[in-house]
Amino acid sequence: MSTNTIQKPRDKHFTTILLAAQEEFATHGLKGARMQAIADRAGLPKANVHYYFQNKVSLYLAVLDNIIATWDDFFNDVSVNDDPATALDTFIREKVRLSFENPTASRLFANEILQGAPYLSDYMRETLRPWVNNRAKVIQQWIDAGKMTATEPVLLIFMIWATTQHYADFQVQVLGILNQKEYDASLIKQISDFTSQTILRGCGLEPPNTDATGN
Amino acid sequence: MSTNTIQKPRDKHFTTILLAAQEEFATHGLKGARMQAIADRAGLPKANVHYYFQNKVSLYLAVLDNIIATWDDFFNDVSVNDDPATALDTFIREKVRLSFENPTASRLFANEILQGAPYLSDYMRETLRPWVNNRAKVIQQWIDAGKMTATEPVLLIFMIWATTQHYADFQVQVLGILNQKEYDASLIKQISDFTSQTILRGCGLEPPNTDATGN
DNA sequence: TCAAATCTTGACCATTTGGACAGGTTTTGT
DNA sequence: ACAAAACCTGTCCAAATGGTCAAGATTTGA
Repeated sequence: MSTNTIQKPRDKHFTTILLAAQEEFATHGLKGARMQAIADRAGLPKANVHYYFQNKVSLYLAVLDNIIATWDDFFNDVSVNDDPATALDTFIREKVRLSFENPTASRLFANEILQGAPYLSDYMRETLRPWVNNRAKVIQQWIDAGKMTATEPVLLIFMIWATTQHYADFQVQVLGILNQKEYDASLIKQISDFTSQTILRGCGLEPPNTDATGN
Repeated sequence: MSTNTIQKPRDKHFTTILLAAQEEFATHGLKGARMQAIADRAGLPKANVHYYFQNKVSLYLAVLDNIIATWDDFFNDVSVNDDPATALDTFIREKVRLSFENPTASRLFANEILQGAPYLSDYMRETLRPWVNNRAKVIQQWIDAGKMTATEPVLLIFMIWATTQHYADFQVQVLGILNQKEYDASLIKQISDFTSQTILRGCGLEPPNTDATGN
């Protein structure tokens, strides 16, 4: 749908603008974002932004595409033969890590969904829904094999998404309540452990050993 | 901070505008919202909106205040003496219910937080943070009394918030993946049960009987 | 070396947007 | 009944905003 928007990144400015736009769109959404604000974030004149991206929507689509292209989910490769506890534990920790590593991407998506996902309906129908159904099947097989408590697999995936993304999307609230300036390593560790352990236990699984090395 | 914005609701239009604004702000955020769009949703001329609310920000604040005033959390009244399983179960189900009953409010808050909570920092510091810390203490007492598994109470609250709000904030995504037009009663029941059971189990609690009446 | 291709940007424009306002209508209190 | 208060809205305006453009600077390739 927007293959024309991502072309050879002629130079560094292309990427600079893409990142600046990602931040602006993440905090203000498509309508709320201002081209001038994007230009300012990028440290470039507005006209220069328009040299690389025809208009606001195409820039927005380019940012979306760029983020989606980055995603390569670990959980893709999991199959029935894998141990559910290990697989889910890794999946959750990976998602938590992503939330802290690239919160902007998470927030941008949150904004898009809040607005009714007008530019992601294709992606959701053609990519995300099949992915979820496919992964849900694997979880169901684990359940059928008696390896974990019977639950609705799709809702389990939602729960993992919700809980992990929360730390990116609601960063301000979380830090505000915890009375912290930023996420530090020990907090991230604590969140990872808590989330994995609680959800696994909730599925009737024994959480893998928390690796206590380092700290 | 905005006591001047909520005055005696002189007539029905006041409320109409407030609700229309809530929807518009919920989907587009403060910057993205258009006064004309709010007027259209309310079925009133724009000038009439400006008769009741001086400007966009004061309308936004009025909507925020209005939502906050509505909230009366069941979990407020819980104390150590209560049974944690019952209390948490009720808390979770109440939150799920709220998500389906008034998703717009949830989305509006999500938007505000995504934008860095510029108009909620006071509320968060003076109301929300104390509330969380206070409730966390109760949970901690349950843990100390050996009634539930040791976890970080604040993170547990985050998890409950995240999971329940997810169904309001990401409604489009959830319905898209489930391939449904809207939330129906049986789905809501399933979500409530799953969420409560999984989290309670995750806390080492026995979920209360799922009431199987009706269906 | 030098011309073509690519990039940069100040100045500009059309439209949208938040908001003001004056004159009219309806409601309220007595 | 009637004046004061409250309400309604068409019209207008200044500022903000997305986007254009042409002229100049820089890079590229042969």
